[in-house]
Amino acid sequence: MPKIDVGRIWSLNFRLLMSVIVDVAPDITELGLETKELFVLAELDEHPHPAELAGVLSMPKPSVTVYVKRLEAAGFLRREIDCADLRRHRLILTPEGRKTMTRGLALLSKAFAARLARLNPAQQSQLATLLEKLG
Amino acid sequence: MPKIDVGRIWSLNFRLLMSVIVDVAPDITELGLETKELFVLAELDEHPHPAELAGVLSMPKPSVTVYVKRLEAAGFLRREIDCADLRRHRLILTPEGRKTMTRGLALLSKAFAARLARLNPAQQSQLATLLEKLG
DNA sequence: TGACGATAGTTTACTATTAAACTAATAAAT
DNA sequence: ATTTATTAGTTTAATAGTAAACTATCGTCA
Repeated sequence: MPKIDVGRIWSLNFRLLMSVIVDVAPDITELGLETKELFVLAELDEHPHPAELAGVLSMPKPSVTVYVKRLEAAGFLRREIDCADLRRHRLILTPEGRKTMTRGLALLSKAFAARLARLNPAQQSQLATLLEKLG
Repeated sequence: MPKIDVGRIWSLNFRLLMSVIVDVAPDITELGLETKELFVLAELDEHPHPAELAGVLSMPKPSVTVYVKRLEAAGFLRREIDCADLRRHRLILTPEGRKTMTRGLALLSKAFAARLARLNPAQQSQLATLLEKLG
């Protein structure tokens, strides 16, 4: 078993993700949102509250406030006050928002899939499992 | 074999890297540089010219200008004019810069390795193999 | 109940980032 | 040789991101 260079793997992985983001950004912008706003939309079903979103996306709460405000103005999501806790806002994708999110993720997936294609389906499945455990 | 959701792999991976960066940022700051400046230092040996750095790090040239200026002021790198092409600046790590870069990367590796500890050794090795193929 | 600490989300005020325009040097074409 | 196009790096001007402080609500313990 060869010794693993954690830092090198990290760096390769980081550069990979960043270059995919930069490649795809102009196409995402054409959908009417920014890359980070797409990330917010993509987590909305699983994490419908701003504070949770800030947590899973590793971004500060004020940034979420800004993105949510823009996404709401653009008609991609709406908010409801949680009756059980009046502090909380439940965020809900509009049909238009869901359509746009799906398109955006498709763009991202397409660009990423080009790299992922270096793995066979079994390896891709393996990678998914491992990353789930790390999350 | 279930169909692989590329977007999901993407998102898991992205969130993993971002959370590691956020975890480590305060410790890196204590070394006297910012996270993105560390990334610049880390690529300096392999990519000693600002334009190349902007390319591999997927960041705009003016950002590199800013980071390099700060790193130079902090004594972590120096620049030489390339005699063959007077437009180009060759960037060189100072001994202090190299020491700091090594420490910074160690912090990053340690934080990443901590996440990696959720996997058993066989799984870690598997992940390393998969990510290396993607790089 | 009411006082205290914690939590959700926002606002404000400041810093970081970057697109666009610029200078300087090189390369290629005429 | 001189024009033209290209490239390296910087500056400027504007936008994006965020820490700190704020409001409102909730939970709990006396």
